[in-house]
Amino acid sequence: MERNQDSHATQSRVELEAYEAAEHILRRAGCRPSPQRLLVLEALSRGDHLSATEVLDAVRAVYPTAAPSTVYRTLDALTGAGLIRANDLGLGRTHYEMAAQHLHHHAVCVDCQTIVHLHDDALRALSKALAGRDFHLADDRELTFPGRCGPCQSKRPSTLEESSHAHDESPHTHDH
Amino acid sequence: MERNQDSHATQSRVELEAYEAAEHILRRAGCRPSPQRLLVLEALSRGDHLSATEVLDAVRAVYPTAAPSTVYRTLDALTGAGLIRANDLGLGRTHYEMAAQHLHHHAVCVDCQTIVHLHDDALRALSKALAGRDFHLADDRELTFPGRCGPCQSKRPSTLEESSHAHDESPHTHDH
DNA sequence: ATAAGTGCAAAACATTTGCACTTTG
DNA sequence: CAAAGTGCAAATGTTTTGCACTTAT
Repeated sequence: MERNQDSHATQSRVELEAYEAAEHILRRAGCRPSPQRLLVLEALSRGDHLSATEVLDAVRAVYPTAAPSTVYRTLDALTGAGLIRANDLGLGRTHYEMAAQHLHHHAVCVDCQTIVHLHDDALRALSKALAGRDFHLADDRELTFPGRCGPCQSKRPSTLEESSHAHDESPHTHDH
Repeated sequence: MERNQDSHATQSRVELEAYEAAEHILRRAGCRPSPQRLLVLEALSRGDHLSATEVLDAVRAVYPTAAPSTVYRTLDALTGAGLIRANDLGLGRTHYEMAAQHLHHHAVCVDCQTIVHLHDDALRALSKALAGRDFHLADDRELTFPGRCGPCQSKRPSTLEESSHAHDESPHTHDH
């Protein structure tokens, strides 16, 4: 499996560099830079918080015989190596992203699954309160807060039960 | 959350009352009070944040032919009716508890799954910050914060990777 | 009777595992 | 070659669903 779908010199060079960087990164992490692993890394550096299935699809777009188990094992290895970060967004599957991406938290709308990113200091107080109780909030994990985005909050029928859940597979993302 | 563990007239009366209360509660919620549902309710009023499987086991202790689907459907119905609360503790399955139990949050140790309860106001600031971004933190959901409990934090080998995860099925609970 | 609720078996998921085969150092 | 990584298929665990049967109202 090669990189660099030719196109233009500049892009190739950039991609080549990225490729070599990824290779070094993998080696440093004690992993062999297999085509599959490179592709996993590439998929993750493109998208934000992808599920294992989404990563697999991305990998298969280039390397159709890739197996789920390989992707899961790779995802585990890379997480263990601290190269990527695993997030529980409360959506029933794990989402991954490059660890290089600055750590942020997520507010997830329980109605439409919209994700609001928070690079926030509002957790400072919470973190301190927890420390006072001898519990140490993970500083290497992203947190997820369930709630409702503006639109869904408005749509809410005062005191009615939750009726129509959206079952979005790839939730939208609002950055703030 | 005690129930009055001695087995005399008092208990029967209490249980009878509880039973009738549960029946009324179910009816009011638009559910027929079947034996299974009563048992689900009973299991939940005993234990705290039980998984569906744990509820099923409790129900089966009395009513051995109860089916998983019935428990799941009941759990859904009761959640919809606002009678119980569904929590995602980040442990791969949903945990349920009586909605009457005062809402609290959870700090879950990512190493040993110990759960620390938080009936805390430390979220106030966070909630406000989110509202400022047109996201409304759910006031009817319990939050889960990953981190490390005191002991596990101490045990932590400075900068080593995560090695031995505990795979506890029924995590211990520390109340604070 | 009619709608709600149930049991059972099968399906749907995300994820993990066993094992033989292939690649890489 | 030995170790690491892979594919495939089967297994796991949780939860959902289809469907025929039962039970309350």
